[in-house]
Amino acid sequence: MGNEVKSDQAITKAMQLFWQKGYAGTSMRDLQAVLDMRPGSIYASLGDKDAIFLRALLRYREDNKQRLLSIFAQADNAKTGLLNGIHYLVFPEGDIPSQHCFMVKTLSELETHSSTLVEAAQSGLADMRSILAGQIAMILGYDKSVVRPHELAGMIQAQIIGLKTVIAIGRSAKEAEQDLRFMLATILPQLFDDQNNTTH
Amino acid sequence: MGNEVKSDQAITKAMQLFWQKGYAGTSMRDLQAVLDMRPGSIYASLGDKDAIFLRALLRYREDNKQRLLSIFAQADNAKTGLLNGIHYLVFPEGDIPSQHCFMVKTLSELETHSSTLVEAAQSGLADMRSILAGQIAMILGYDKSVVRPHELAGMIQAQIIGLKTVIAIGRSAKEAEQDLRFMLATILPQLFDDQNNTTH
DNA sequence: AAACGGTTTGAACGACTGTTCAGTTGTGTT
DNA sequence: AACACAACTGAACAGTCGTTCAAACCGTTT
Repeated sequence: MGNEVKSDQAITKAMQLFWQKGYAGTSMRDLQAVLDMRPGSIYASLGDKDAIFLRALLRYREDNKQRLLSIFAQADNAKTGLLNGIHYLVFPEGDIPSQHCFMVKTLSELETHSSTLVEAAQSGLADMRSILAGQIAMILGYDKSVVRPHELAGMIQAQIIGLKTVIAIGRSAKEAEQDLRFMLATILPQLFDDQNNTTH
Repeated sequence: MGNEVKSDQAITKAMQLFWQKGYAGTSMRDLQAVLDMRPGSIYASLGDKDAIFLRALLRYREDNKQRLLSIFAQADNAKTGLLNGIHYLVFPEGDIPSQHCFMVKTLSELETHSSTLVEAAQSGLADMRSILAGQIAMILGYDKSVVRPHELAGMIQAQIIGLKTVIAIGRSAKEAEQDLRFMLATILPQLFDDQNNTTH
């Protein structure tokens, strides 16, 4: 097993820990326990706390991006792809360390530190928005619309982030799903012009 | 000057500090510096870190609630009141320690601790939603609608929370305001049936 | 002026923070 | 078997964490 593989797995575990407990809430000793590594090894192979957090954030960012793009690619058409992608963003599959997006959480916690970490979270979220906008542009290519894809992507992104918080307040997944459909139908009615264009 | 007044001012300062730096990011020594008080006095008059944070959160919650209700009350009609209230929630006046709502920030940071603090944030946000729903019910009392006020309030709340994050990513206030108007017009078109029903 | 009850002080506590590094262990080559 | 070199270990560092408490200070009453 190569060292870069071990390092990859370590960053994955670090990501889950930071994602759950936040930057200030996670100590290097928490990290040592989860990684089953001693401080010397961690600093030698992964760097200091900031470097590890940054790597974890970039990993999360890249994972999310690839997952979203592959959902788009696997769908029969652009509309189905967008619907499935949005559904994935609001209701990620599997066990999740936190209800909130790691980038949003980082932005919220470290906002005032204005460090490299905040910029990584900001650009990651901006990237996600562009990806959504690209998919929307594919859909609107067929129809006409006064609102531009990037604007729509921003609104949908805001809705995704807000919905996740509302779920954290106590709203059930089923209710949130109804909210989501209603929102999308009013923002982007073209999505529901055809029937059976989503697997959800 | 009574002690309860001094204590009130201390909680206000504590609120601003916790709101800016979060729970784990704020140390008792930060608090000592901001309050210009020594640890013994703080513990005697305000309690320990958790108690102070809880008091700060409840203060924020109550302040926001009263401000929103007074905006509703001052408006000429229910629609203007709701528009002005939502505008206040997205773009609070004055200098603000954080771009995000303190309750949302607390929920995001302490989510997994599942403590009293999280419950206070959750119930505070649920309370805000009910207040929005009440105002929406006043508006929809005149019109007919298939979607119930509490559902609409949840969507608007999600949109408010999401918009604040999108602003933190870098979207300008002017653009966010356009997003907001578009969102409200599609979710709740009744709001814009009349002209000149908002001061913004 | 003396004694009172209530605040305020700031040094100090043990535990924990991020980080370092001399020493040990492990692997591969000769 | 002897060596070289990278990887790992864990004790230790200086600093900070939340919290406590005996001592000093205060305004009021005798």
